[in-house]
Amino acid sequence: MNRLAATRKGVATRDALLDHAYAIAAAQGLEGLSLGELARAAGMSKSGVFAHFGSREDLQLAVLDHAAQRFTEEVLVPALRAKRGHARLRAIFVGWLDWVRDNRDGCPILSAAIEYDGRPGILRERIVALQTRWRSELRRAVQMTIDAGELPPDTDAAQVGFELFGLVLAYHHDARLFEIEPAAQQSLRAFDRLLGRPVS
Amino acid sequence: MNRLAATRKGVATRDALLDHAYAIAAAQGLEGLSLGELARAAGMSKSGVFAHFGSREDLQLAVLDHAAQRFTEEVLVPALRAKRGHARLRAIFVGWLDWVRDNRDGCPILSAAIEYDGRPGILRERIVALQTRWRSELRRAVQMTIDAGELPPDTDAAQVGFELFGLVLAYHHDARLFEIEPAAQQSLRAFDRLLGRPVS
DNA sequence: CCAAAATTAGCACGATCGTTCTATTATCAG
DNA sequence: CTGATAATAGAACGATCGTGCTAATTTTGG
Repeated sequence: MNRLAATRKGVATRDALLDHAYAIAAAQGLEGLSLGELARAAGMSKSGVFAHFGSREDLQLAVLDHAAQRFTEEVLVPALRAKRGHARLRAIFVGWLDWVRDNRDGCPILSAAIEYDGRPGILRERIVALQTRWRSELRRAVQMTIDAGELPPDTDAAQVGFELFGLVLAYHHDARLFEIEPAAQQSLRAFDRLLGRPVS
Repeated sequence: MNRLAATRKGVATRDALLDHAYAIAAAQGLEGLSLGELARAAGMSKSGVFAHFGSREDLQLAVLDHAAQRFTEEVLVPALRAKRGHARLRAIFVGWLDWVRDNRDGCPILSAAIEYDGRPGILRERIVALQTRWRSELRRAVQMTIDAGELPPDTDAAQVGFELFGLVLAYHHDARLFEIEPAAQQSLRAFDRLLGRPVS
């Protein structure tokens, strides 16, 4: 059972497979990701692909982790360069919107959350863990804004995190079903109304 | 091509099939709804089920319409008994939350919106139509609240509709992945902060 | 360069998919 | 009650699914 790639080429192939798998899962969901289609996309045999992950479920888990890592690198890390408080919180929010926009075929994490929220299993547990971590990150950023005196001291950080999450979900929904521009403006407007405009 | 049920028993069977299909689609999404599983659930043959709808896609469309009708009857219609303005808007919102809560295995409409937002076709078009209609209904209710003097006259009804939608999406997400009670309280709190408490 | 190990392909399996065709049975209008 | 029609079953189709097994090929450390 060689789950882990052990050779140079093995690692490279696995990475390439994950990229293809990410694209498929973005468009069709983790449930719509099949070994056959992935093999076709990567130009190799089904069993060759299979050997890299050990099972379909392990492939789905790998894609989920891959997506989470991308998200962290593309949204959270860049925002950490902004000053703690309102500036950073807004950078996180805007980066998050950009993430949704740039993943034109869909966001595998959001799709997975809907697909597995009612199906017990390892995948659901992983998703819950990811979302818990992210919400906690969000709360931290809000709390820093409170501590910086840029939000009233009695602000409920979890409540703000909940509402911010809702704004991004609505943005995702409207941008993909209706038009992206109005959705972006409504999201930002709601953010500014909720958090107050930056103190410049 | 007998798409329409023409006999008494035909209609009854079709209705029963739709109920089963609704339950399956709620749990697994429209994409996870197969003729085989539906036939098994209904206790009849696959071809017998097939004959009732003509194709899988037509079955999915029928389930979608079925869900939309249920939603209208269970959320919108009851709320129309409340007085125009803030009372009705809040009735809509609370009824909507209850809809999410009561559909314990999931909401087929929300799942479908995520599943098909990036896949062109009749299903996507139908979903866009449904969501457009519902958002318009929402805007109407907000506008009535403005007209009743229970919201500032310069309120942007579409903006409020967008944010309300986001609150329900966040509620759906958290209630199904985390715990339902905090999610319900956060939703209601956000509603009251956004719309103001009822005037009496 | 060699041998050990990792990678990949090929093939087969049982299962399920949506769909078509042909019977058979149930329902209904007259 | 009867003849027409609708409803349903049954079997078969080609495809695709995830997974196992075996064999060939590549890569790698020594």
